[in-house]
Amino acid sequence: MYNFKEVEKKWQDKWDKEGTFNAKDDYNMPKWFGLIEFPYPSGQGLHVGHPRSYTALDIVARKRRMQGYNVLYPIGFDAFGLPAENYAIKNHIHPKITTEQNIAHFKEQLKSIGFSFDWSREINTTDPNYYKWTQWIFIQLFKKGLAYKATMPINFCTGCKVGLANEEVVNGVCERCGSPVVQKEKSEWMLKITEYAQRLIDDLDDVDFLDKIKAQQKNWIGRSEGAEINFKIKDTDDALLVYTTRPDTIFGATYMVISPEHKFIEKHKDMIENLDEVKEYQEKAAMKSEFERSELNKEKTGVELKGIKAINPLTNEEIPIWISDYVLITYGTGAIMAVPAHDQRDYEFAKKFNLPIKQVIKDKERDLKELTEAYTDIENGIAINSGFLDGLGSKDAIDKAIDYIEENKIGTRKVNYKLRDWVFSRQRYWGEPIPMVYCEDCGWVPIPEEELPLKLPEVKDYEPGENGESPLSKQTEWIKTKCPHCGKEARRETDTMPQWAGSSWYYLRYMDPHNDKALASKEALEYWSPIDWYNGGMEHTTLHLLYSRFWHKFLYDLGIVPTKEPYQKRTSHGMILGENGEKMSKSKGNVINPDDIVDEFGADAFRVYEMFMGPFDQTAPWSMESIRGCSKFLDRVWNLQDILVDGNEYSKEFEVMMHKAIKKVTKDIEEMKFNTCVSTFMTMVNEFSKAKKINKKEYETFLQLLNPFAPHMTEEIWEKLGHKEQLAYTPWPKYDEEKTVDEMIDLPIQVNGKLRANINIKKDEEQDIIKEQVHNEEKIKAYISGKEIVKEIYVPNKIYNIVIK
RNA sequence: GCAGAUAUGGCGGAACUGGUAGACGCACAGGACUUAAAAUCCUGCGGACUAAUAAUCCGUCCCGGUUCGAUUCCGGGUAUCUGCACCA
Repeated sequence: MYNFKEVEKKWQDKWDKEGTFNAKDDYNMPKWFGLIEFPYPSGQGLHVGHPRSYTALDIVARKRRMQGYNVLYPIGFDAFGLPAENYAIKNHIHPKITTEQNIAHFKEQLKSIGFSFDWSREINTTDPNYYKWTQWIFIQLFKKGLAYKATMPINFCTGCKVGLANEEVVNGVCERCGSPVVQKEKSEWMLKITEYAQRLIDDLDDVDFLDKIKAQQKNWIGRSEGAEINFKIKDTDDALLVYTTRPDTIFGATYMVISPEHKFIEKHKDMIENLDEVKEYQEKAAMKSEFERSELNKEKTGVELKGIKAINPLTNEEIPIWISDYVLITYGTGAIMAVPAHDQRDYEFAKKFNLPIKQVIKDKERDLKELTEAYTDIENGIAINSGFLDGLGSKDAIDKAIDYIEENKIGTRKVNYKLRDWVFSRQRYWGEPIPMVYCEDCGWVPIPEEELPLKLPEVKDYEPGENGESPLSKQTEWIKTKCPHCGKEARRETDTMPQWAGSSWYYLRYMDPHNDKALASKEALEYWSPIDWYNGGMEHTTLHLLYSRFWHKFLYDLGIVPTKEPYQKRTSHGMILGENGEKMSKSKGNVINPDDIVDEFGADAFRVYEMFMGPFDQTAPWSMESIRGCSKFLDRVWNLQDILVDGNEYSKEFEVMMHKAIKKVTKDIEEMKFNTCVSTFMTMVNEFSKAKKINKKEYETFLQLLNPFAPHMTEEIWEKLGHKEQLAYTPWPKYDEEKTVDEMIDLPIQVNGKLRANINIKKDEEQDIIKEQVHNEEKIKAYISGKEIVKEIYVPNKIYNIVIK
């Protein structure tokens, strides 16, 4: 009987003691760097979702070692973050302590599953020796003008009086207290990711990411092409600048709309006749909670700025200006020219406020008659009522309109992105201190690099201030410092970095984790870059993945890293749902604890099941019944020892099966089709059991193939077979293409495309001989006798089809 | 609304570039072993129709098309999931 508890412990201890899976410092070997997203060590411990991703790349890593690569498969902890801080506020335990405890627990759990991580390179983002370099990168960003202070609206909880991260706003209310969340202006550190927007799109062409990941990133960056156009304001020298992707519709612009936050209002308040009404609308918009905003979709609201008119530069008509919150201050110029006939939002607004709707595009074929909604078809549209644009298709009209606008100095061609700069400040304790000092005379000055790391001070009180200031703002002693530039009294920044900071470059640190001179040595960076394969969750596609690509590109520009992109290949895993098919959550009571599984079935069964449960990239519900099947399978693998016979070559009987299996497993692992690998293993075991024999060579090859999936049991059997060296570094089995095909084949025969019989033929048999055999087949005779044969189709070794009338 | 994905037995799923649909596993049923249970082993298992067989028909979300042949390709729809969402 197989005792998984004993065996698994034995090998885990051995691996730990001997550092079996540590990467080698031999830079002449071919390398392979596999990466999984390092976990946040939460108090709940490991989730069954973590091992899905970790096992998958563990399998690839183990296979690569057997294929002779110097493998780096590292692990660490992304340990700054809110839960630890919230826990500290409630229980007055320093986040450092809970973090340490949680990490200890995670390590124990991870080791119990037998991942082949290189534990000698473990990192932790809260370690000052680590965040020293996070701070250092920030300073470089500042020096290049990519980090700047700006006043930004943030989420502010009206109950807790605290600034919240987006993740803490759930349905427009505070996650903790349920109070409404409003926008509040705050001075924040920003990172200019927008500067890299185009490169973040373009360089996706050079990497091997799943298409859906590329699509989602492009979508998020949201490039659009159009023009910025100035609309003169009547009786002033001023103009209102708008952004549009449809300059061809400008003849149909019958009014303008600016966002409630637009500076235009303050500037021209003397001209506005209904200023009180306008102010009231502005205030309402500011007070509107996130919840109301997401609710509001339906009805448009707005107020006209009375007493002011703009002039459509193409029609020279006077048009009114409105304010409305359907125009966003954060996109384009915060102002639009409204073309109600050809933009659905403008159409709805115009209908509600009885503004003129002027059609300037017709359809190539259809008669649009009275518009009941905006006509926006760019493919079939043709300009009308548009002067010099008349008769042009929309695409040509756009180009011609922009040319005209540029020639007449009314505006310019312009590319816009939805991507916004990255709000980098958090009014929080448990994060990397931002290494900046404010001096009355010199402004913001970075602390000297030799003073890094700027350590997080010890505090007793983790509560934020009355107005949402960082807890660090109460550390008056710590704040007080000298300006590194002029030496005058100055104060430190009290905001900290977001959790995304430490994870934006962690993969680089793995290459050379103990270096105290640089974030990693030049040699290590040259050798290990780029990451060959990075697997992680889809939920990080537009956050972590994009942020780290941005930082990497910045470091590339500084000449620090050798590649434009950090990750050569990116894949993602599907989520594991609870047994009821719903997302696992404590409140639903459907959480599966990995410890329980390992305890009951063992790590190998756990690993095999996670790979067998379904296609790797798709969500799959957990099943306690199915895992038992995997556990049973492993027992049968163990029991094959009872029917072991001698044999240093594959037996005739199993030769083809062995070569086929090696081929399939070798290929399927690369394609992440782990589920079919496991079913291949199961089929093999069935065959050996049926034959009541397996020879040594067959067993050994089988164990080598299975080893990445079930490393403990396979090592144990390997040792029992008399091997002194570990299986983990034996060469990966090879197959012979010619031997992957059976000599005799069952050839299906169809009549009119329906299967009617099977005949047994020799592989690559002459067609004439097969034809004769087919026509002699009794079943087939019955179908074709007396019928006219129209056609006979033979696909060699695949199928034979007879078409009759 | 935009983007992406998915749809196959009671369940999870398999099927290479268009070539035997349902591999493998779970559940279920029957049998062997056992005083008994568990474990293990063997057999069956998409549906309809016959007596259980042979034969036949239907069957991969729906409708249509291409083809000797379609889960796979094309056109049109439906449903579910994920992300983003008044982005001008």
